[in-house]
Amino acid sequence: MNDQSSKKGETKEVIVEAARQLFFEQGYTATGIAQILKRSEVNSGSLYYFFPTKEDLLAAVLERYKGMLWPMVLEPAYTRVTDPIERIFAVLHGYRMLLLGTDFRLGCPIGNLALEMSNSHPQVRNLVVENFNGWRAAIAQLITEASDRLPQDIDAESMSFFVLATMEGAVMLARAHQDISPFDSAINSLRDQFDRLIQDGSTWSTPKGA
Amino acid sequence: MNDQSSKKGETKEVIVEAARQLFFEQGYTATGIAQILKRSEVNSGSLYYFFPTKEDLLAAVLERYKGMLWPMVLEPAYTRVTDPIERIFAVLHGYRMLLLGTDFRLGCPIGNLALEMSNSHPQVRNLVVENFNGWRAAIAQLITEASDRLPQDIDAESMSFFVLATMEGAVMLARAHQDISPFDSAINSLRDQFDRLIQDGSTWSTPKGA
DNA sequence: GTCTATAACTCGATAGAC
DNA sequence: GTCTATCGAGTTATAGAC
Repeated sequence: MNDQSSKKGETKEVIVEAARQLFFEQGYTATGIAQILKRSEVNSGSLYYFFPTKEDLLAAVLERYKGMLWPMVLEPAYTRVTDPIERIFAVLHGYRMLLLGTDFRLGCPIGNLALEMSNSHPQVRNLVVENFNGWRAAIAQLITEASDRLPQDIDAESMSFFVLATMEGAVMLARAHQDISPFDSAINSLRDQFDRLIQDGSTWSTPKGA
Repeated sequence: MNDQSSKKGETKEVIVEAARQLFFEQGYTATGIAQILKRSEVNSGSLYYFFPTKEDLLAAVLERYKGMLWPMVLEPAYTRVTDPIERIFAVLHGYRMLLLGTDFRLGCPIGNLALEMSNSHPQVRNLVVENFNGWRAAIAQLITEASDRLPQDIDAESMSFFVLATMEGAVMLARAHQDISPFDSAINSLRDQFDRLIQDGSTWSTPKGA
């Protein structure tokens, strides 16, 4: 129970949070250590005590994102609605709100890093994949929960890739256009897809005309 | 018809092409002017004679991409197949080949820049949108050509956003995973969507059982 | 664990001769 | 239009006292 040194033991977390915000807003390469020091109000010596390299700091940020999936992405959506299909679109609605609430400056932090870092940094790429997998696992679970309404040959894993891909692309287009309508077009088409799957799936489980 | 100075008048193009490649491989921020000079075998003075700032060079790269849409993306796909729906998926197949052929290092250059630059650089963002619009216009045209097989309420413009979003997300996921299966999952789901639309659309134009 | 000072280097961009 | 030399600021990271 030693108290380490001066304040609380929160310095490390303060650094990670400042870095997370700046990487989100500007990207990894475009963010300098000096900026992170300024926003976290920490000195260079402390930062490098915890994170020997900038890439180690990015790894910590991506670990933090894994812990944010439930409280920041899933839980708010699951609270609003209970139907599994509706929960999928409630999750997507969260990104819509983020785009609108930040004037299209913030979209999906993992998607940003995925495209920026996929080539060069293997460890980072791995953490990006872990974040994607966590997100997809939740979507796949919801699809499985709704499987009695869907055609039998629907694969939840494959479908979760489709939902994630469409979301990431939709966020990208809305940010580029600085307009929500590309996002809405893509997500409405995805909704249409689910509607048609449910129609087809229901022909053998709960026929509409029977 | 004056010959300007030394070699041919190709210096400017050589610079743009070197910059295009490096921005594609590494991103804009991560690419230094020195690297561009090295790959193009041009000296600093020449580069800054044509492009006063790095951002001006990026703008020229994005203009070049507009000119590459037909010869590099559309024409190869249109040559292989003639059916409009098949042409859409032939275009998408081109990205699949690029991913596999570069071991997932290269995906969509416009998508990369869209996420990296959308916040900070307005002129660049505009050129990104123009590139997206050119791509979507081609897809929307193909959807219109196939409209006799699709439900009447299908909007080609909206659908083109959906196709582009899914493609961009699919490329992102394949690059992050360094595996083509996320791409295939997403594109196969998109194909499934078109199949279902054609089934529904054909019930009023060319009924299967009639 | 935190502080200040700074090393070692790269960045985008410029100057001025040719 | 192209050349070389370089500026000034910014970069990641380190050293050593406390």
